[in-house]
Amino acid sequence: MGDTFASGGASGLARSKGGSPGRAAVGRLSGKNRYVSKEVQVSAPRTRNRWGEGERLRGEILAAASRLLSELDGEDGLTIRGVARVAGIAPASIYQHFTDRAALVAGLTEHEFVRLRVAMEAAGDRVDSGDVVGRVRAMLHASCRFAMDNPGHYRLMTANGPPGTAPGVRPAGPLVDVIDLLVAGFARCAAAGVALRVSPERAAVIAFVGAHGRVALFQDSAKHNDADSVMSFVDEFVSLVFA
Amino acid sequence: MGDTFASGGASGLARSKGGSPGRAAVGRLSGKNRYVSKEVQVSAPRTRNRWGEGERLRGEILAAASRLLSELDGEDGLTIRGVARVAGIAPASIYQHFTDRAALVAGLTEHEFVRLRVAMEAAGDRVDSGDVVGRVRAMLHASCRFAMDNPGHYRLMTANGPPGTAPGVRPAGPLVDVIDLLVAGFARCAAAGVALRVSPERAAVIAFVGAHGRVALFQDSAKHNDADSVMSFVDEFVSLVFA
DNA sequence: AAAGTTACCAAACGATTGTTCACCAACTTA
DNA sequence: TAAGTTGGTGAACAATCGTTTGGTAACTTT
Repeated sequence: MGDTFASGGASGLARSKGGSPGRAAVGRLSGKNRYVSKEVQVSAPRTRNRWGEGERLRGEILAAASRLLSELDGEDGLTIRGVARVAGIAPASIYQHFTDRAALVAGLTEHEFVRLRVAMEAAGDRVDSGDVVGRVRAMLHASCRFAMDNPGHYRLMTANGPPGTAPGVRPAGPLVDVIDLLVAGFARCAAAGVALRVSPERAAVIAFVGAHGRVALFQDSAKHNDADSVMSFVDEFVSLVFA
Repeated sequence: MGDTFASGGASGLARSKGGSPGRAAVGRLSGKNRYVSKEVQVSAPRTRNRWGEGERLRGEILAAASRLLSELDGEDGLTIRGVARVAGIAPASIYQHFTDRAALVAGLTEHEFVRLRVAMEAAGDRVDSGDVVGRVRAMLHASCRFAMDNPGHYRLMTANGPPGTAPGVRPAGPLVDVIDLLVAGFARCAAAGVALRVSPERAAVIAFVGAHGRVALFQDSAKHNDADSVMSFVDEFVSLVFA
């Protein structure tokens, strides 16, 4: 048999068409090459996208990759074949939308970065706009929550630093965009008369770097990593930058 | 031919015994499976260790693994076969000293953690013992330098958090040992009358987490990551915890 | 000199992976 | 109805990997 589980009936093969979603074993090489396999839910047997809607598969692939990254811990489990298995398509189909495995993870990374930004902005907006400190704290909390809820994604996003930033110019990239959110937040604090011990830019970097360090360093430490303790750590951190 | 390049003449194979160190291609799957191979210097054709000195190979294997981790960027390049190639031995020989690939990376991780601790302690001791703040700063700088000089090792050490710390008990593990070094340093500051805004324990965690975050987050960003800017960032960080 | 131990290796096994190429089915257009 | 385009497969290729098994050469003890 080939690589696909959900076929849809190519080349005259008799198949149990229709029926409930199946399960596919997604394996990870570990230990003595006896395969430790984790089962990952597979979408119901695919029905072809309609004419002109071929681009939808791109989204489905990204979603599948995202799920795979959630369910497996390491980003080395993020393989073309694994993604195809979860998406219920043939590995070859991925190449219509991503030239490479690298392109796939790049696409996924970008996708997740906008998720993070959106989450942070939304969290900030949920706070009364008069509470300038609360807003920046909420954004930081949101980023921590994102990291803790999606450790795999977060590792993928932060493991490979910003793409080769040029020598003298101001660095760009998704990470910087995220930090800029915080810079704006701290700037609002300063504008509102809240005294800072450092510039808003420094404060933003310090706060984000601290939050990242805390989350990344103790990521899979059982206790000592409950959400509350992380959040209060971050708050302590934030309080340090204020005079 | 098998897997080995430096043999030493088993099973009657005529081999150019002696001669200069060779090179082995260490490949990494990347892109379109056309193999991008990086050359890694290989130790000269091995001569068997003498009787009773079989344990020496363990050290050589760790050294080879360490070098491999330096030269390749990802820790997924740390394969049994790759290590064997660099060490100039047969892959099977590794199993005399490490039961598993997992055992290998565990051994390497531990090995590198003691290197880090030693480096931090040495850096601290190089500072006049009256300069309590300078000592803790020096230790932090040493840890940053270690991380920047050996990004691969550092990632390996920090990527997999401390081994499942029990629910209520004080967490242990190599990372905690490292932090304890800083706790002692900050405690000395407090004892010497330097005012802290937080407890020595908090200060240590804050400082280390901050340093880790800064280094890990911008690890391969070309500029903005020169040693000086990292060190001054860390100093700024440290100054925040002092009153 | 014979037996035993140590240090190490070659070759194979069974699994994985990324990627390509030829192909088919369904739908739309001419 | 015939041709063309889109959406997607299947099967293979070439490489990798971890691990096991059965050795063998060199050295040491008896």
